[in-house]
Amino acid sequence: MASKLCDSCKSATATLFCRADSAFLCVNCDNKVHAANKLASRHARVWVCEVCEQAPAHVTCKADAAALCVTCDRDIHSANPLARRHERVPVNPFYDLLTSGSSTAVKSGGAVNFLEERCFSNVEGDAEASTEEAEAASWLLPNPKAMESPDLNSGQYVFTDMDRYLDMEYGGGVDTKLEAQEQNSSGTDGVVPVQSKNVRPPVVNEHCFEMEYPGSKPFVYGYSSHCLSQSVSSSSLDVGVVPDSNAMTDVSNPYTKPTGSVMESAQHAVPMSSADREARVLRYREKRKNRKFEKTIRYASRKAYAETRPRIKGRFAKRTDVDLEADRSCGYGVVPSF
DNA sequence: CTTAAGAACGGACCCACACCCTACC
DNA sequence: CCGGTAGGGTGTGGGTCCGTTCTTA
Repeated sequence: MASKLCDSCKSATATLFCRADSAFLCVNCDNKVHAANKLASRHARVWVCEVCEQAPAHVTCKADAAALCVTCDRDIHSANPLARRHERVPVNPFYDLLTSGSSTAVKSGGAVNFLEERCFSNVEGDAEASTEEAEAASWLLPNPKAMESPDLNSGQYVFTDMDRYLDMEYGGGVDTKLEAQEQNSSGTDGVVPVQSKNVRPPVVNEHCFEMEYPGSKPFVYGYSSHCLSQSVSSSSLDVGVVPDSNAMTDVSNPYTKPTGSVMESAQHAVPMSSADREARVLRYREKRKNRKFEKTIRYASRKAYAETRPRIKGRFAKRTDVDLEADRSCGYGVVPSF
C-alpha cells in the first residue's frame, strides 16, 4: 500500500496531519495552507505515523525514535515486555511552519529524523543531557500556544484526548527487567507503575509516560516472524488495523468539528490490511534495528586491546610474564588511540 | 487436544587492564 | 594560569549461564 497522499495536492506523500483541518498534508502544502493567515498558522499539526504512514501519530517512543499512531503503538509495544517498557510521550503538536532544515529532515526520513534530532542527536553530550531531559519533560506539558488556541484550550489536552481514543486497558504484568539500551537514552527509567487490577489512567511519573497492555503474553525478544505474527494477530482482534475514519477523526481531532471537503478526505483513509501492516511493521523494525542497536565503538584502542587480551572461557585473564614477553616479541605496544 | 521433555534462542554477566577524565599540587 | 601527577571510572570482546519460547513426541 502506498503512503498516504497529501489531501491538498493529491500528489506528494503526506508527512503531517493538521488537526484543525483533519487533513493530511505534505510539507509544501502545509507551508502554503498554514502561512495563509494568522488563524491558520495556529493550527496544531502532528507527524504522520512512521510505521503505517496512514494515521496521525499520537505518541512518540524515545527508545524507538519514532512517532507512532494508536494502532502501531499498540502493536509494537505489546510485542514483548521490554517493548512495553519503552518510554513514550504524547505527541506534542507543532505550530511553526516547517523551515528548509526541517523539511529536509522530513524528506529524508520523516518523523524519524525529527525524533532523532530531538532525542538522540546529543546523547553523548553530557552538557546537552539536561537540555534533552528538559525538552522531554516539556513534551508532557501543554504547549503554551495550545493553551491559547481555542481548539485546544484545555489543560487536559495532553492526556484526555489520549484517554478517549487509546482504547486500551491499563494494568497487567510488568517485567522488572531493565532495558539497558533504553537506560542510555533516558535517565528516567526504572519507575515501574504499580500494578492494579482496576482500570487506571496512564501513569505519568517524573518524566515518563507509561502504558501497559494486558493480556499480551511475553514474546521472544527480537524481530522474529513469530513475534511479528503475534503482534499482528493481536491487532486484528481489536479495532481496525489502522484506525478507521471515525476512529481517526476522533483520535486526531477530538476538540474540533472538521468541516467541508477536507474532513471528507480525512475520512477516506483506507483501512490497511493485516498483511500490509505486517509488512510495514517488519520494515519498521528492521529499520529501527539497523538504526539504533548497532554497537558503536567509542575507543578503537580499547577494542584493539580487548582483542589481543588473553582469555579464559571468554573472560579476560591476567597476563602472565610469558604473555607479556610474547606481546613484546610480537610488537604489541602502546596502541595509538583514535 | 493436552502435556512434558528437549532444543533453540538471546540477553545478561563476567573478567583484566589500558585509557580517559577529574582533582589536586 | 599552566603543566605534571595520582587515582578512580570506563569501555572493550568472547564464552558461559540461565530464563524464555518453540518444537516434537
